[in-house]
Amino acid sequence: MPELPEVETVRRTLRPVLLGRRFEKVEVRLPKLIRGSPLEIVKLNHDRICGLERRAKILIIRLESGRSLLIHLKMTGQLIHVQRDGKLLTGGHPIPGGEVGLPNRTTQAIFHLDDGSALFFNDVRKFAYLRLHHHRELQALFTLLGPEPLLPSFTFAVFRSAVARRLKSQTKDVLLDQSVIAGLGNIYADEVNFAARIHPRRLVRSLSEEELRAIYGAIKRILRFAVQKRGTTFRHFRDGRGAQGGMRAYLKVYGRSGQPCVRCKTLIVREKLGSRSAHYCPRCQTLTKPKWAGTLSV
DNA sequence: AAGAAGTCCTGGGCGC
DNA sequence: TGCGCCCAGGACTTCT
Repeated sequence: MPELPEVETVRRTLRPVLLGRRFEKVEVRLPKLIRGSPLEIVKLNHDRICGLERRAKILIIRLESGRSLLIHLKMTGQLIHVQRDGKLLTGGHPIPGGEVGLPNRTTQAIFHLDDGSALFFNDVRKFAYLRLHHHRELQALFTLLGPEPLLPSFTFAVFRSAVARRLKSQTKDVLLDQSVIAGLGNIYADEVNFAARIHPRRLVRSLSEEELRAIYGAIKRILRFAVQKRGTTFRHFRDGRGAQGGMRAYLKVYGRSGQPCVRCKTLIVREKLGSRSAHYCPRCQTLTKPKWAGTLSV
């Protein structure tokens, strides 16, 4: 489940090894992973990589020709760089969980680069995709996405007007809606609600100004911290060097059902909410609006 | 028109 | 040990 921190971690680990490299040959083992016109991907050959960017959970490999390769890892996608000698870029030190044995049966595409190294695209569940676009198309494409929560432009006013479109929805649904805020997934949405002490089923219109500010602050704080910890690995997530993330040990609710809340020792609950599971503390995440609070005025 | 539900996909965990 | 069932979830599509 690569969310914003995981995709950002992949970007940061791949950037130094991919910048300036040319694609020599692209092997596609699972044709359906190429969205749009599959034959287009051949055009990658001999194109030089001039940038690695990210928008929401989408990784963008910018090419000198004016095209961009968009990659969405969805749930189990991995993008791992392997050196010419077949070794991971470990800097001489073993990486925990870095033994990936590439290529393996989950390898759906291999990008051979001009220095003899290769970029392996793995995906167990086959939901991830690649798509080739022209740079100029991206802006229009990304207008469907909400604000980037780690940019300075993501102010409280921006957040407030974004959620105001969804007053009748449950808080967690809104946090997961990529057109409201771009980059949160199930793990960090649960963590944000816990930090802000908001029950995942609380309706947006019942949130007080203070509660909304608490959610806003938690989004920025938690995502920044998760990027610093190089993302969360439950099973599949690996960074661009094949290493696991270090954020799991810091999660307070996700994956902790049946364990005591770090604040009040009440057991963390896992509950079906729509088609997702929500993890929360039934005691310190309030389902009803505190008496002292007003409603969100917009 | 917003919101809910169905869809894709496979490994792993569970009960029996 | 083995079989079958169910679950995990991002984002798109389809339905109400």
